[in-house]
Amino acid sequence: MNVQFKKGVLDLCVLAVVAEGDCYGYELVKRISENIEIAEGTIYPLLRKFQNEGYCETYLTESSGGPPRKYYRLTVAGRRMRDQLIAEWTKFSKSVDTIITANKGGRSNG
Amino acid sequence: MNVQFKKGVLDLCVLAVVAEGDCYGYELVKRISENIEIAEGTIYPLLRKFQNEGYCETYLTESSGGPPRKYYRLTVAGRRMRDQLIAEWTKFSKSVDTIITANKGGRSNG
DNA sequence: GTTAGTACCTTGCTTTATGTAGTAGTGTGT
DNA sequence: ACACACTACTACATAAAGCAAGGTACTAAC
Repeated sequence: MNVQFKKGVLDLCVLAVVAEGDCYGYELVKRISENIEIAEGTIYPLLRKFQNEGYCETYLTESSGGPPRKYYRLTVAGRRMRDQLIAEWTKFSKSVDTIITANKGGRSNG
Repeated sequence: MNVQFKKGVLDLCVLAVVAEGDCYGYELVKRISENIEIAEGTIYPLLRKFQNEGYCETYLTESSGGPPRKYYRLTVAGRRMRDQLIAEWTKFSKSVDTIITANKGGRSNG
């Protein structure tokens, strides 16, 4: 899969998933990778960034069969950012679709 | 507009536009920029790359009011690459849409 | 005690695309 | 002569994102 496509998109994927239910990093890797491959080395720095920017808060819970999980919960600012990124993405992907389809059927070729 | 989103996408935009009718560089900048901002410094190296990789050929035509235009025409390989990139893009953007919508409605949160 | 799965984290590499700014030349209009 | 729109091109700087690889640590299974 084209790595370039992912640039900037994983941010909004993470925010979108966490927005619908608190998640821990390891879980996010598994869940998102079902659709778009993502590595731990990508997720953890991202989550730290989000936390530094005030988009999410964390809390720990015990895990049966492993070290404690660090759950991430979106803040209000995080939700706002998620909405904004999704809007940008939607606009962008529509623009691309316009370009790759709107040229069908010929043009005056001035 | 999120610069990161563009990564890797402009390739397929250029190929898609040229596929539907021969274009020259300056024209591509104008046309694509109607939807997604793109600079000359991005287009020309891209076109050169495509030519080097055998995805397009060029021919010159005179212009009314300016230097001659260098038109780009896709080769068969170029068309194949365009089809492939569009398929990849379509798959990718669908995956993103799945992620940002499929998490609505809650989950067991195990 | 060794392997494997869960879970967290960091460093540094690679990529590689995109944009800025500048060069150069043509034709039109004033 | 000068400015401006059209057209092509390039060198360098910017940007930052994502990944590979390595490290720590707990639990369970053999």
